[in-house]
Amino acid sequence: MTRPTLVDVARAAGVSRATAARVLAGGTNVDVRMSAAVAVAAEQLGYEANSAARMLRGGRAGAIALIVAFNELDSLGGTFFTSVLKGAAKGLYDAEVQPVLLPADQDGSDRIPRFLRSRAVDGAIIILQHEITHLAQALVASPVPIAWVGRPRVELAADAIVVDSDNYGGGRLAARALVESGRRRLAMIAGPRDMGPARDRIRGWRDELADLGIDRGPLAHGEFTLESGSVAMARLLDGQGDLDGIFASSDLMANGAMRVLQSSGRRVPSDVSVVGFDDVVIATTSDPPLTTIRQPLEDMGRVAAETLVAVVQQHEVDRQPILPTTLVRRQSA
Amino acid sequence: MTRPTLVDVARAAGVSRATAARVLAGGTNVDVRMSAAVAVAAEQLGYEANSAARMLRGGRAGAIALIVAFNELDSLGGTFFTSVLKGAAKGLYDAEVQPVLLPADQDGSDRIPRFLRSRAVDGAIIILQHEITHLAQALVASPVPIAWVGRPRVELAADAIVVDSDNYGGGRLAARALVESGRRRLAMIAGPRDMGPARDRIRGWRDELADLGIDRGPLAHGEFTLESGSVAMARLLDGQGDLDGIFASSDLMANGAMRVLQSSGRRVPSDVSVVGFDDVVIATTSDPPLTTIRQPLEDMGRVAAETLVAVVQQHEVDRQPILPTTLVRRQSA
DNA sequence: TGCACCCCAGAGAACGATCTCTGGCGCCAA
DNA sequence: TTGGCGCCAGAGATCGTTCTCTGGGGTGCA
Repeated sequence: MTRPTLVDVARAAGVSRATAARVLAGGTNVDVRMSAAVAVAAEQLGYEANSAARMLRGGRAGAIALIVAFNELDSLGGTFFTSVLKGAAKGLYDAEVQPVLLPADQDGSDRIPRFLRSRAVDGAIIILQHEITHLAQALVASPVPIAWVGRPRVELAADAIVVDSDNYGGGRLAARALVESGRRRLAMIAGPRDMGPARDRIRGWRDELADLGIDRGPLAHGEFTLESGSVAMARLLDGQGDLDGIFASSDLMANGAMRVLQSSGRRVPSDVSVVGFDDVVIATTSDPPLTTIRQPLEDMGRVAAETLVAVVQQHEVDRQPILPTTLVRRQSA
Repeated sequence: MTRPTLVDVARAAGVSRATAARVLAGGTNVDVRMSAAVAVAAEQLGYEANSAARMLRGGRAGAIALIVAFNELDSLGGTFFTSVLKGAAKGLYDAEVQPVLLPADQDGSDRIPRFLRSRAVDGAIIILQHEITHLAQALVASPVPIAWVGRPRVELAADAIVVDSDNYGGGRLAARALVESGRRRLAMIAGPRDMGPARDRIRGWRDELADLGIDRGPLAHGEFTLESGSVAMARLLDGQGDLDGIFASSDLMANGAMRVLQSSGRRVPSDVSVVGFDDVVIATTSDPPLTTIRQPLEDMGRVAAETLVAVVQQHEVDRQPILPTTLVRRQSA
């Protein structure tokens, strides 16, 4: 009933603990006959090293925490997280590191910092859209390395690990796409004022329009959600009814905006073109399918995992990679 | 730099290791002064017990694996998994057990069985819609207890842990809902023939219609996906054009069916009523919003977690709970 | 043939928390 | 005052793996 240990394997193979360990570690410097005997014994007994003992002896935990907001997982915005989560999990899988899920939004307890102190994981990847302030503060002082997916609002150390996409370039791409399809009466639905990525998209949008000599038009802020996109669109239409090109800073907001445009009698894209941001599932299922700025979400998760693993293993690596955004043409623009 | 150990705490408090351990374990039988000194020392040093050492000494791992298909996480069907995942993760959180994500679909290696043998987790929860056959076989012989969410195709031991919803009752509810809204020319789009839950829904549907004395109409099979729902609907319309009530065995298939109905000129629900199954996000965002049979996905995840934790702790518990399904009325029927 | 060096196997220690066992001290009763 | 009992703190062992150190044997060269 009890699981076989290294001693059992060694005894079965007629060698000492140390020799068995050497063989199983990928044994150089071991007699072939002994090596074979150990391999056979391990196979027959179904031996697998006890991870706790290995970890205790001084190795790494071989696990990395994924800190996510559980409550958002199965909401409409969930595909944002799940894509990053999927990439991160795959990256960790390839590095033979186990992903441990930690909820960021359960309560105000200090369980996450305590868990990180218990050495059960070698590091953590933070995947949050709406940040949890008290948590971010605690994480800045983490005893293990932290990788952020998307730059947070809190101040980070210069050598912090941050994986982001080219939000500024994405803003430029959106502006160029609308202008190239002949739109001139433009408006933007941006994300929250105090989020770095949201601001970068605004800057890119404005710089590109300035370069092209086109009026930048009005700006409304939303919270990246579908509803906030609808509200912002309604506000824009109140101010200036003859818009013909909308750049929304998330696909969800773009969808909310399209619904308002359509129920006001405008057709997309013949009357108004709409460009979104993110390229999540809803961009393909909306009517019409959404032209959008693609963030490589899965790649961002994967790169975060790879970068963090490299740091844990003390390899040199770029700690703040920026992944390119691209224009995906569908039918809304 | 090195993290404080129990010895450091004991030294700072001027007591022995054993006394410090007793205090931190929730110490009865310890002098109040010593107890206070230990608590203060632990607080000041920021002590947190090394999980590997605790685990090695004979305790439980304090972690449970969540086996999911990564590739489906961010697809349209993803909300099914993520809802269960969310419930399971919350249930584990409440039990102070860590969820460790394992991918079921990365390759054909034996990493999952090996991981389960390494004692890094005390059990595993399997969340799969499309099963991975070779894996299911390996899991039946798992060294740690396994909880299945949804009954798998493989044969399980009589004391296996299986959390399911009342698929049979759900089929009955769907039939009654369509009949009560006056529909008589019915058809069903079912799931794969060889899946137990899919078959249970068919049985419920047929039994209820038999009880009501209504013709059960034709049946088409799909794969739970949106596209397969469209295909099945087209097939049904080919056979018998005057249908007025459709029960689809998943919300995705119901959506696919609605699209085909609408593009054939039929209106939902005035010409044809449609009832789905699952109640995932797409049921609320479709046009019209979908009347559906709700599976309590998050509860299923939570119950799976709670049941598995109880079994690991050797408590008596119902190992095969069935959670109720309910009718959620929206606009498609 | 003898000496020295190298290679490889085994014994021992260490990781850190927890449980058992022992011993000492204090209190109460005879 | 002494013996016995009970309570509580500390020393030691233990979990299973890995790393270091030591010793023995074999081989090669002089």
